[in-house]
Amino acid sequence: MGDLKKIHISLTKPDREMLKAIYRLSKGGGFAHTGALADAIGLSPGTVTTTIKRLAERDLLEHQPYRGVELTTAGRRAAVSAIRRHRIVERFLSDMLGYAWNEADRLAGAFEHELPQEVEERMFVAMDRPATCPHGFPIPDPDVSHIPEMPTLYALEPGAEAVVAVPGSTDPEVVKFLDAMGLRPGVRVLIKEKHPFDGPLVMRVAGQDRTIGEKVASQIFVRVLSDSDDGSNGSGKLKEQPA
Amino acid sequence: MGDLKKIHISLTKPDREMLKAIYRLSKGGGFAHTGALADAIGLSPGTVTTTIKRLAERDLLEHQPYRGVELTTAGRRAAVSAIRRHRIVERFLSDMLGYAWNEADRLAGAFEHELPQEVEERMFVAMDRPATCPHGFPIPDPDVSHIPEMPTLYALEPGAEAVVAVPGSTDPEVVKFLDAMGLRPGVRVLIKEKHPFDGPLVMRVAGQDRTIGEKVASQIFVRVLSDSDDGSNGSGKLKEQPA
DNA sequence: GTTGACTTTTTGAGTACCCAAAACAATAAT
DNA sequence: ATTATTGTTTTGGGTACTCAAAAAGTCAAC
Repeated sequence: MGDLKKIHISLTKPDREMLKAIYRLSKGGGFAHTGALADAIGLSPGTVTTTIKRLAERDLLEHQPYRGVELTTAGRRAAVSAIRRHRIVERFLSDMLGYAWNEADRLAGAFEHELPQEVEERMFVAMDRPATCPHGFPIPDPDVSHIPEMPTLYALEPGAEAVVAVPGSTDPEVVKFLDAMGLRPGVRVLIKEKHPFDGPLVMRVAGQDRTIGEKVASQIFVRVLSDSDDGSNGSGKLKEQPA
Repeated sequence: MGDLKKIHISLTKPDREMLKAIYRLSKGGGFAHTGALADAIGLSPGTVTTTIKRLAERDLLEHQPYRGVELTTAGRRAAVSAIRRHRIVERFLSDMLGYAWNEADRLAGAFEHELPQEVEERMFVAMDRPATCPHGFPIPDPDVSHIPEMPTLYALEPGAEAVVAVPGSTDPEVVKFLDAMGLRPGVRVLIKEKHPFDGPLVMRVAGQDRTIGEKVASQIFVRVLSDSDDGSNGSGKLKEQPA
């Protein structure tokens, strides 16, 4: 409703990181707690508290002392815009400079904050408006306050088809394992069986049957394919979908 | 060519800007003065003094109170490396994102400071190691402490051939005029006559004879061409020159 | 319901950064 | 040579950012 005027808020690096972390930790709804934020960003709890208070004064979040924080709509919009920028920069590093998808995450964090929003937008169009970051997560539209949730691989039922996305924070050992299985960002999978009681999952990846356990399958996010979808979003580009 | 271990000094944004400004203001040799630095960077004189003292403690420059500052070799190397980064980022904005050469300067300054040196290097190779920035000034090698001087257009004698370079700080009106004359960065000129007593300069630009006054000609820098040179450095790319 | 464990906030301390204005040094003018 | 001008440095004041450690609050266990 009241986006009276879209005054583009200027945020500092710690502010942005904070908003992103809060968004991540509270996307299920509910509060993000100081301690969790502290080790998500790598700051001391005291620093988190003061940063939070600064942001609360700008109405980007609500702080219930000793209880936690919750983003306001403006805060959520700012967080999503920070995430958008991060993912665009990741794509740039991967598409235009040839970095591997797991390196892009690290490097993007280093300079995304100072990047003029204007340049971010040009990067985006220069890459033909990619739909996802190199990890396979969607690049949200500007000025939205929500990014669609993605289920994990293990949440799928047999018969479902999906495109995989692997978080940047994934343990390198796990990444190596996934790579050997062909489970890279953007790859298309078809679920064949799921054994009961948290049992393993059988699926078809790149023409081969693969079995993975619940532990790993729950760490992989997916975009479920509708019938008309061809899965090209993950690694390629996509401008608009036919109605 | 050993990119072995360069103890890369970590400099903050104001520090880098300061070093760049000092280099610029003292490249003829001699001192840079506080006041000149203050309005070159847009800081108050007091701030300049404190910044200078911080840099002096790191042995990047020598400060003679009330007299001025002079870069040490380490300081000059740091300054050149900052300039190198600036010019690479400018080229990136111009070549890969399509910004005009006079816009690139402004935007580069905004985010060059946080750019990991690693990414800077990749940009450089991704653009096939360009020889100059979009303004026509050379991109120096890493770890050198000096950038070759360029004469101004007005310093040339009849018969000389050169490639033009236009500073980013040039007055927009002048830029418009130069553009109408075809005097863009990278363009090749041949000097035909120079009238005495600071009189006008006649030259051949893109197949046409042009005459400009001393005032303007003294603001344009040039790279003088040797006989074998073809002048393609300015707007195009160049890896290495045949011996 | 008091105790103890845990978390969060506050406090104290330090750096980097900035400015305006007072104090100071060097130079130019009389 | 004293004064005035100019330029530089210092001082005092402010914000943002960080931490470690002290104080305060919450909650669960006894």
